[in-house]
Amino acid sequence: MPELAEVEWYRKQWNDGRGDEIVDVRVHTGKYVFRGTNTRVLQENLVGKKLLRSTRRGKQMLFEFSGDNWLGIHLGMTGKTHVESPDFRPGKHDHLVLYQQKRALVFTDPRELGHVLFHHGADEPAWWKQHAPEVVSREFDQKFLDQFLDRHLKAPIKAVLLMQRGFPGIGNWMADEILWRAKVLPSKRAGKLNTRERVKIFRAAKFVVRRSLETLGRHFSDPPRTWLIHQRWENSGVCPRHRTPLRRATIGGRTTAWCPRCQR
DNA sequence: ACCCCTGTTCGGCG
DNA sequence: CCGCCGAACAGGGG
Repeated sequence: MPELAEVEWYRKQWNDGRGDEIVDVRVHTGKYVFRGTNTRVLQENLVGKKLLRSTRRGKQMLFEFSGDNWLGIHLGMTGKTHVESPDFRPGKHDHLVLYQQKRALVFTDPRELGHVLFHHGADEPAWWKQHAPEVVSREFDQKFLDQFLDRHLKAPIKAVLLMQRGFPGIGNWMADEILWRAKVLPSKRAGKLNTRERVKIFRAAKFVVRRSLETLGRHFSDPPRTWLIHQRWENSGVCPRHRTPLRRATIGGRTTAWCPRCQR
């Protein structure tokens, strides 16, 4: 389900619990979401600690606890974080529950494509350090984008936009939105893009991410009505600019929608 | 019943 | 090395 902006919204769902102690931890040990993570260590370390703060990079969330404890959550396709009452009883898909005196912080994921990571230590976890600059940051500039595209000249631009090491947090619908705004055909190879097209992709990426954070990221409210996202899942989806029927195909392994008139 | 899915990783192939 | 493909994870929704 979630891309960058939705992840940002889910990250904040646990904000009420900041400053409060974890009094109990419930874990569905052995589930796929805990692959590579020792759930017993997670449990033993988090009980008695306080949730301090959280941050997000791309689609990855990091929750920091007192005593040098770090919890990483990736929502995958169907994961979500939410808050429940302190007497919450975890259901089949509620794989991690952090109980506080006044609430329960819950991670739920029916399909289990998400990922829960844990690290104890003074230093930031290794899986957190290596990350590309956020699209909204100043470090994400035209030069960074150009250099990344230059490393994937033969790949369709749609596939390149989905690569998290170049465009952290961009997922399927945001990639389509960016290319529609930039008026670039998703199947076009990165190496075939001229300077003007690269600049338009850069600007569209900044715009789409910023506006998504202001709507979905802040209130989970809809992006502007004029965006492609409202059309791309419709069977009879049309271009918001002039109502030309959208086309669909699999590009970069993912369903892709575009306007054959705007995007060349 | 059938088909599709806002994610990521991995092995195999060309 | 590059990039693509299918599989894997295990359901849920239309």
